Amino acid sequence: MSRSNPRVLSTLERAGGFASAQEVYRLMQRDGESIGLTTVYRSLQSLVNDKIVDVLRREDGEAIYRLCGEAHHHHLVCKGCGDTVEIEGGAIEKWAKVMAEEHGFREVGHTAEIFGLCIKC
Amino acid sequence: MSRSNPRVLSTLERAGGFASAQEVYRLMQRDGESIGLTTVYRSLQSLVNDKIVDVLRREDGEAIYRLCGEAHHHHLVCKGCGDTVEIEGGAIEKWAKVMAEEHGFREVGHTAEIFGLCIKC
DNA sequence: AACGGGAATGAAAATCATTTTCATTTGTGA
DNA sequence: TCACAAATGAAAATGATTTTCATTCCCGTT
Repeated sequence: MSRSNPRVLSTLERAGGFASAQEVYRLMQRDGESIGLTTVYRSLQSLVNDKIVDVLRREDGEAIYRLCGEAHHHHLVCKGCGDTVEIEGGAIEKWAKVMAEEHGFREVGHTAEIFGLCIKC
Repeated sequence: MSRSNPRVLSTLERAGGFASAQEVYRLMQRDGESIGLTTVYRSLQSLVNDKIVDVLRREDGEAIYRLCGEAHHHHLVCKGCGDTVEIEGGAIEKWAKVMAEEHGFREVGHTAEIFGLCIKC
């Protein structure tokens, strides 16, 4: 098994600690870095194995990779223009924790998004 | 837009109210029902539009369809066995409302899922 | 009963993310 | 320098899902 290419990790960091494999690849291309898509996938998997990043899923099923320990936040997305606001989710963290404990779940993560129409739309 | 084929819904029910499109298709084949994969996908999508089933994602990204009650609720899903518990989310409702108001959003909805490993896994 | 049009169907092709294969390149220790 | 393991990436394979498009089915109207 291969080790992670360090440029992949630093690109993921630059992306705000949150991106899909395809996006990391495109970002690196845009910056003129020479790397293959395969290597991006392999590096991200390796980072997941090493618990340096973790994986979530977009609604369309695409895997998104996120730096662990990164302050995790949630999104408020406008259905009209797509504008996104990062919001704080302390209430959610607590809720997830309580619910998980209540049902004996371990190693829990969660997703939470709010969507609606922003002022402009 | 097409309406759902009723046999798809009853198959999903028989499957324990929880299955992927491919699984529903295989189940119907096994029972000697003549149906195309395309129709299974279309029917499931239509059921989702009608809020009769909702969609989650397996860890590998495959979409799983699941019958849901009318009451708005959230899910606690086991990453290991797929077991799902419906949980109450009063805290989330309030959080979503507050956050939306704070940023001037209208007509807000939200999604929230918790995932982890259940006691058995 | 025959007709016509819209909805439903499904086979096959297209898409897209992800994985696998495999030949080549690179790095490192002997 | 030599040899060998690890890393790389292009191309092919995979698998779920969507799209295309021609055909079939349904239903109300002549």
